[in-house]
Amino acid sequence: MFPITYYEQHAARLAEQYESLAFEEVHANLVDLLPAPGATVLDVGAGSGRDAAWFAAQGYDVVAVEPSDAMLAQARSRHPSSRIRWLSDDLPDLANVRRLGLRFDFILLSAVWMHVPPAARQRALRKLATLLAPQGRIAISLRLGTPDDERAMHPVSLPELASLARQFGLRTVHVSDSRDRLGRTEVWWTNVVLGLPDDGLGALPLLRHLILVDEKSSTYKIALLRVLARIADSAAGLARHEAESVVVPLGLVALFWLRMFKPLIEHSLPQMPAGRPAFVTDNFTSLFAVTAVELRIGSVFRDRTAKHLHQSLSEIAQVIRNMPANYLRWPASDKPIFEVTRRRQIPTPSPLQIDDIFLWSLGDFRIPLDIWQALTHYNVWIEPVLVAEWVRLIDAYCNDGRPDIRTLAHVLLAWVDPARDTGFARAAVERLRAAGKPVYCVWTGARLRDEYDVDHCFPFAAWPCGDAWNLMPAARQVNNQKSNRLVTQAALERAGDAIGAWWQDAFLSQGDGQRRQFFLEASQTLPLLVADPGTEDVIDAMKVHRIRLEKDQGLRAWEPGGVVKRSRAVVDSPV
DNA sequence: ACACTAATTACATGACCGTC
DNA sequence: GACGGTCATGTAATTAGTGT
Repeated sequence: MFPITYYEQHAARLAEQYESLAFEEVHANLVDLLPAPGATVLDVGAGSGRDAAWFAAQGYDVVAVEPSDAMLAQARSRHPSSRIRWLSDDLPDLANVRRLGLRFDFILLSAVWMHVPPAARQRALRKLATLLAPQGRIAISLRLGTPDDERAMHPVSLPELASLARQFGLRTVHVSDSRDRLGRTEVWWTNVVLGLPDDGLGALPLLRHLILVDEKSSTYKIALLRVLARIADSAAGLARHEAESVVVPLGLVALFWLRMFKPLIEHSLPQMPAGRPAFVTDNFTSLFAVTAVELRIGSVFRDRTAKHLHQSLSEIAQVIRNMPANYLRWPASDKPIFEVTRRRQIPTPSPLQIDDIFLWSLGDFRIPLDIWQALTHYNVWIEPVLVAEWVRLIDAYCNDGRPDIRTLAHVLLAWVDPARDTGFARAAVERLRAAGKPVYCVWTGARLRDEYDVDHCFPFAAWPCGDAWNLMPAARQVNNQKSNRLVTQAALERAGDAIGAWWQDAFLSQGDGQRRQFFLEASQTLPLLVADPGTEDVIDAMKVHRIRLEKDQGLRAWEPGGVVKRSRAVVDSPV
C-alpha cells in the first residue's frame, strides 16, 4: 500500500533531510491550533520522528506511527523519549493504534495523504475520526504540484478531502497554503485542519435512551449493558477489533453475567415481575459453593463444579442471545444493536480453567464501535447510572415490603475483589524475605524493612483492579504520599526495571501455573499488543493504560520524591 | 450410515403496561 | 376495561454437528 520500500532503502538520507528542518518552520500554521500541553497526540507517518520529538518536548504524550521499520529505527535512535510510544502501523486501518484504546486530541498527518490510495481514503479518514477525542483536531498536509514517481504518490486535492470530511461529520477548521520548505519550486502544500463539530460522544445519548427510557420487563437489559461496561473497562484486552465493531467472547459476557446475578439471586432479590429468571436452573443453583470472586479469568474448576459451570454459562449465553441481546434495538427500528453468534458446545475440559480459549468457545458477541468507545471511555459515568436503574427495577419488582431493599441491592451490586486485594502480593514479599532475598521499593529503590505497603500502581479507587501485575511493594511513606494519585509516565519509565524484577521474583518464578495466571490477567485487563507477551510488553501496555486513566478520569499526577533515591537498587535486585 | 446430543425454530401461553 | 405490543418462558418439532 505505502511505498515502504523506498523509505526502507533511503531511511538514513531521508531522516537527515527531515531533521534539517524545525517543526516550527514546517508547521508554523499549526502552532495556534494545538491543544494545551499534556494532551495526547498521534503522529501518523512519523518519519524521522522530528515532529513527535517536538511534541514530546512541549509536554504532549505522543503515539508515533510509521510503517517503515528502517525509518522507525532511525526515529527511535534519534529521539529517545519516555513520552513517545513508537508503533509500526499504517493507514488505512491503523489496527495497532486502535488496539491501544486511546483517543487523541491532535492527529498529525504530515506529508502522508498522497501515499494513501484514493480508494482507501474514505476508510482511512473514518478510522482517524473515530480515534479523535472530543474537541480534537486532525491536521493533514496535501502535497500539490509535480508528483514524485519514485515514491508512488497519488493525486490529492482540497475538495476531495473536504468532501470526505463532511461524510464523517468533520468540519474544516483551517486551510492555508505554504511553499515547500525543502526549496522545491515545483511542489507546494495546502495545510488542512479538521475537527468534530460536536462533542463526539454520539453513542452516549443512545446509551442514555436504552438505560432510562427503553421498556424493560426484567433487569436483563440493564444487566447486559452493565456486563459490557465492565468488560470494556476491565477486560478490554480480550476484545477483537473489526472495522465497524468490537467482538468479545460470549463466554466472558456470560461469566460476568453469572457473577453479577449470583449474589442477587442468592438473596432472593426479584429480577422480574413474576417467577425467576430463565437462567436459574439446576446448573446455576449447583454453583452455590462458588463465590462471585472466583468467577474470573484464570480460575480452575474440576469435576461436577466444572460441568455445572460450563452448562450454566451455556444456558446464560442462550438467554442473553434470545432476550436482552435480541430486544435491545436501535430506536424506532427492529434491528438488534448487538449480534450474538453461538458456537457448538465443546466437551467440558478437565480441569476447566477459565481462559480465553474457553471463553471464545461459547461464541462471539459483537458490539458497534461507537458504543464500545463510549463504554471504554466513559464507564466511570455510565456504570453508576446502570446500577441506580437496576436498583430501581428491583425495588419496583419487590412488593413484599422489605424495608432496606435498595440498600441491600446496592451492596450486592457492588463489584469487588475483596479476597484478592493485596494479601497475595504481601505473601510474596514475606516469602522472598524469608528466603533471604531483599525486596526494594519499586519507586524509590529503597530496601524495604519491616514497614512496607503493597501499592496499587493504578489507584484502586479509580480503577479497581487487584491483578498481580498492579501490585507493587513500596516504602510506607511513599505509598502514603501517592494515595489516590497516578504515577507519572517518567516515573513509571524509571521504575520499569525494578517492576520487572519484582514480578519475576514474586510471581513469574513460582511455576508455570502462576506465570500463566499472571499473563492471563494482564492480557485480560491491559491493551497488550502481542500474542505471547513478556514483562516488557506488560510494562509498555501499562504506560498506555496510564495515559488513558489520566485523560479519562483526570487523576492527579504523582512523582516519587522526598525519599532519597538510590539508583543502585535496580542493579542490586536479584534477577 | 447411524445414533446421539445440542442448537435452533416454531408455536403457545400468560403477565404486564400504556393507550384509547 | 378492551386491545395490542412486549417479553418471559415452556414445549415440541426440526435441524445441525459429532463420534463411531
